[in-house]
Amino acid sequence: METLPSYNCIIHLEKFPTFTIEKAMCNHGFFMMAPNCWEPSTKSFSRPLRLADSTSVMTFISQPPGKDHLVIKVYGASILWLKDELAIQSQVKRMLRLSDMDEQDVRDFHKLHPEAEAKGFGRLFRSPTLFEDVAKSLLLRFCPWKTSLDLAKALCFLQYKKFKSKRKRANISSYGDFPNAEELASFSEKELKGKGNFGYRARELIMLAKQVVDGEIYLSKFEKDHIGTEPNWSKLKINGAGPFTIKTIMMCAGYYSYIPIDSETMRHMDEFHGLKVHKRKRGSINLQIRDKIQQIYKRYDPFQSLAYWFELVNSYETELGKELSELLPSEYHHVTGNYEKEKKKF
DNA sequence: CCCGTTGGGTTAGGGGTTGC
DNA sequence: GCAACCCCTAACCCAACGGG
Repeated sequence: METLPSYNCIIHLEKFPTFTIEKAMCNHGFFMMAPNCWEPSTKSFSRPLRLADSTSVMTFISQPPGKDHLVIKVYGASILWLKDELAIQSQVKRMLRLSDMDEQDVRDFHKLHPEAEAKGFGRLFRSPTLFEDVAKSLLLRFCPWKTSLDLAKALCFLQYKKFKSKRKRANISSYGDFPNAEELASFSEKELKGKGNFGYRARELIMLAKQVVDGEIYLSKFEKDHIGTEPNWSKLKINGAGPFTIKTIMMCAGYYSYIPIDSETMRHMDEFHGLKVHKRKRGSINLQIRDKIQQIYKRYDPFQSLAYWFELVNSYETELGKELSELLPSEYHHVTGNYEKEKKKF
């Protein structure tokens, strides 16, 4: 890869004094999911990103020590059109929440949560597009964490096999980019199931992609913007996305008021807040429990889920005995609340 | 021949959403 | 309120095997 021509995009960070690359990258499960690739020893990140015409190109992102800018090395071209440079920059800014609005949110959150400020926590990592966030949120449900990781890999592999461009500067990673809506919509259930064990998720993912392509689901309506008018979340109807998934998507979009409640949440509430819940039956979470959990984080309003996520990350790091940014990819599947129990077997 | 280890096969349980 | 959706893995059981 080093022998390929490359072009450096710069993102200036003067306006974001709270930013450090490892804290902005390594705080959410999504940073471990393909095609994202974090290298702990060099504190750098690589993955394919899209040029203005949707071509995938490999990029390498790092923060030179002591400098207040990010360098994005774009492989396969020695010069980029302005529109391509802007496209790359905007994807990186979305992943790392580098906007004036995000900076304001981080500051407001830190006023309510000095402990999070001290630990540099506040920018929740997300994908270059909301579509990828939504698709990955669907991969989180009803399966072990390792399966979610494997399915994301499978999608990238399928994208590579089907869409590797003939152009020389195209994708050069060992697996491909995360499929965009058009690409995912072009797959059949059979194609997906041929590579990974998607089960009923195959239909849901393809349906989502098709609805996005034909405009039935208009995702950018749900991105938080500078105007700040809250979207009507009840209008976001995605097959397979129930309360947990919608709240995960809300966090990604920049709305932090509601906790995405899953079995991990229940474990955490028990261990961290002494909220005993008799083992939940399959299916829906009772409304009283939901209220109790929301109450616990009321004082962080409107950043409840950030406060919750901060606790989760802390508990993982305590259990693992290191920061998430120090994890090797081979250790990712261990990151679950049951790590202690797992570890004893070794 | 007996006992402990290994392996393969089976079973149970875990996980969020949907639709009845 | 509950079963079905689909897959993974841990736990268990039992048979075959090897060493004493």
